[in-house]
Amino acid sequence: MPELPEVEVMRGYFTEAVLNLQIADVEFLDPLNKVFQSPKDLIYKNLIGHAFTDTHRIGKYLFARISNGRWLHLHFGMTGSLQVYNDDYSQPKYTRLAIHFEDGSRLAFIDSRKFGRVEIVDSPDTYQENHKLGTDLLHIKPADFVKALQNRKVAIKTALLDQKHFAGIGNWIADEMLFEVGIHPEEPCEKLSENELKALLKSAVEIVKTAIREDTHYGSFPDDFFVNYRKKGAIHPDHPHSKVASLRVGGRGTFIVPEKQKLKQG
DNA sequence: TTATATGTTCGATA
DNA sequence: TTATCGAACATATA
Repeated sequence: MPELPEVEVMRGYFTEAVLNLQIADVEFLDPLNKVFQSPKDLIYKNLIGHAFTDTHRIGKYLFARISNGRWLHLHFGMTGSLQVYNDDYSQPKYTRLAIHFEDGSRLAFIDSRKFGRVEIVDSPDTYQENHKLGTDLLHIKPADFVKALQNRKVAIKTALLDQKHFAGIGNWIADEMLFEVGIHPEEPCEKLSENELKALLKSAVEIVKTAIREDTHYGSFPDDFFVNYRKKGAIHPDHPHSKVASLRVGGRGTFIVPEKQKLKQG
């Protein structure tokens, strides 16, 4: 479940569970090496005998500093997650990378669908630069957010999912913020006012902070969060007469409350 | 069997 | 050249 809040929660988990433990072994469990963006021996060489000394996150991208000065970069794709376990028998299904520590604990990078990525990089900064990754959503200034979106013709939702200018928004958060502000996902960016764009950022930050506070446990999200009703035909309590409708925007499944989210005229 | 899934990238097209 | 669009990636589940 990896959008910004999920990755931030995993960063905290990583930090608490394995920081400063010496790495005793590394297992690679993806025979076709789809998730390993660096050669396996390079990953192995950089991890073995070292420890993680720090963590960092930019949008949905997680970085762990290795005691040799380099960084392990983890991206979770659609289905990635982390889990600590203790022995071969309890290794989670779909573990792709397993890092064993001196105290016997192990960290699994789990990813059934294999859209996730693992690699050794020089630093979060250089990665961000080389991959044209935008500013983390929690740190972008409203003026820069507006600048990144105004005067473009693309659908607002498509632009929100683009990680190039600001990073961290994924499919459910995009739907959530567009619902809150009352904007149709297919509205061209150029038709939105500066105030509407600023409202979107404010909404996004609130959503993300709430999700992090609740450890991204959906069951404990506020009852009026749209994600609780994000399926065709559902009824949001604030809109009892407007069933949730589904559409496709930029190739992604999209849900709206038609009564609240209407395209502007002209 | 078909459709969908919380993401990113790359090639084609305008 | 820049902006946008759609397919592709690999696998599970309903």
